[in-house]
Amino acid sequence: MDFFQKVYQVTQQIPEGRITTYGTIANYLGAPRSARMVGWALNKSNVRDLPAHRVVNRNGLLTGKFHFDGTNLMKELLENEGILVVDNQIQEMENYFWDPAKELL
DNA sequence: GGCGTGACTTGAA
DNA sequence: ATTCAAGCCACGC
Repeated sequence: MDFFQKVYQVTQQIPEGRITTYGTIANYLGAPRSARMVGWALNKSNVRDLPAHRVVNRNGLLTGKFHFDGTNLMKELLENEGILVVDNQIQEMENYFWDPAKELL
């Protein structure tokens, strides 16, 4: 299984109304210091069905918002799932956090 | 094949 | 607590 493929699967398996971080995914894939690769992989996969809007950085900030649409599309998608987003940042992300190592098994 | 860049993270000043 | 700098790996030029 390639690193990218894993990222794709994990991202696709993120439950609705939940979010995760690049570092968490990277760590789950065995590359705790390669969080950038995760984001980069998503960049090449944004043309797929990957709900990349559910993946944010460690601070819960929607860093990839500009790569999504350049507008508030990402924010709306998250809000549409019941996640409160303010200023491109997820509020109480701890409450929405989704850990693949715990939830996905 | 080398250099620079990137949807990040973490450690140190 | 906040800000700066370095590390990470793959892709593009």
